[in-house]
Amino acid sequence: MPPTGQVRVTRRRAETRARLLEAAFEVFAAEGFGHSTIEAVCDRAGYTRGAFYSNFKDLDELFFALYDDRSAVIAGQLGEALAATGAVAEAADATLAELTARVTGVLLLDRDWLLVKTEFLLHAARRPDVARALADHRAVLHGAVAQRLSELASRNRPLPPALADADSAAHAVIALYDGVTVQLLLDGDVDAARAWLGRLITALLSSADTATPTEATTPHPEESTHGR
Amino acid sequence: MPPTGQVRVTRRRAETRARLLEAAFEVFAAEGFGHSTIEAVCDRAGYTRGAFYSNFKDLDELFFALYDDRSAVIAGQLGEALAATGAVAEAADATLAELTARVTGVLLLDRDWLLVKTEFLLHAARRPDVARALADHRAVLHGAVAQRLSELASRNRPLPPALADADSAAHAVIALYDGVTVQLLLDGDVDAARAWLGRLITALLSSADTATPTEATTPHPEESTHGR
DNA sequence: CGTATCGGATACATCGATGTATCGAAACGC
DNA sequence: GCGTTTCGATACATCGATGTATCCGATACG
Repeated sequence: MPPTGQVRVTRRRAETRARLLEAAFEVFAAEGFGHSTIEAVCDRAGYTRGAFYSNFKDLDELFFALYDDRSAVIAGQLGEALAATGAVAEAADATLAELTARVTGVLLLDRDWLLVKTEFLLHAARRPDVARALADHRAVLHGAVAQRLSELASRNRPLPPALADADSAAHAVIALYDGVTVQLLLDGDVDAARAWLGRLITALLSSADTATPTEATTPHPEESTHGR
Repeated sequence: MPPTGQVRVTRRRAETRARLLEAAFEVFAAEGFGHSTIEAVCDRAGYTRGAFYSNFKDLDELFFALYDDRSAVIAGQLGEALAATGAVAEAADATLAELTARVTGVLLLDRDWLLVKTEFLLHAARRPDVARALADHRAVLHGAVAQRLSELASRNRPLPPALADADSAAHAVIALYDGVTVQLLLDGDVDAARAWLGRLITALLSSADTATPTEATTPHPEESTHGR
């Protein structure tokens, strides 16, 4: 590791760094970060450990760099997907379905990424500074989703009373996503996860809106002994 | 490790095994399984590695035993909590709120357990046989929740049309729980997690009774214990 | 009580991973 | 092209963790 002054980042260096990151992703996904070794990463990338130490301080640093890298890509894709959804102006349900389809298409594509991401979550759970960084990243996604939901709501599909503000709704959607992720990690069935997530989001966001005009504004639902 | 014939399990042996499990829990929670060593566990338990190898083959075996042990305890507590909920016969909403309160009270108590459990999930995600074992365990919890929900539904609070059957509803509740867990791991705010989970469950289960006509029924996401 | 068995401690051999220091070669500036 | 800088390979020293073999004290049982 050269003293981190301004290093002229040569083409070659960038290339090996990228290949190391890619290799690390594969190794971490396969073995788990905890059981991965520097040498395994280098082997897979086709380098020796010399290349590694020239680019990173230790495995932790590489892990963080990897997460940073990939999550930025994912966030970008998600942003695109959401933007594309906005272009489609249709009926309310179609838009919502389209939204979830886009989101799940981007976010549930890669089980390996889920593995790495979850391990990074655990990593963050034990280090407050990393946790903050991760929370910040999630806040960006949250913001994107919230904005899209708020647009949807103001246009044609009001949010359910229990999740009236876009922030809560976005938070809920993210929770659902995280929850479905867990099941996906267990059974590996990506298609089922997508379908299930879509169903859950639809169910949650199409909660009682039209009916119950009078007491629909009460924050906690203490009505409807008559509902059915 | 003595050849696993029928070993007379003496009092002493059971004691050290228990203390090793307890120590392992603490170490795994603090350091993460991947970065834990046999010696660290033994140190914390007040033994040397000799005691360890007399009781377990390797760290993996201890990890599994630990999960088995603790998850059985949790499952028992959850069962009790659910049963206790059943005893309370009140208004529909009160019951639902009570239900979620009980569940969150049991399941969200211990952040350390969440850390270990999540790491075990990752462990399982990479080994099909462990994944099946974990899925089976989850199926038990699922069943308990589903039964309770079905009782609630038939008594006074119908399930929303999008999650009409108790299995789907239970599945959804579990997904919500898992999702909230992720956030809890990040921010460590147990109280907020409890409140948020309660709000989400309420929102989801008190969804529109007035049927949204179009595509309310979507294909089933392969109910629990889907193998692979 | 005495004895045989069991459980955990101790000591040792080994292995794998890490980090550093050094060297040759490729890439860059001119 | 040519010297200079930079990058990655090689070799080495070290450390920590593992697993096993052995031994001693404790515990159960007659």
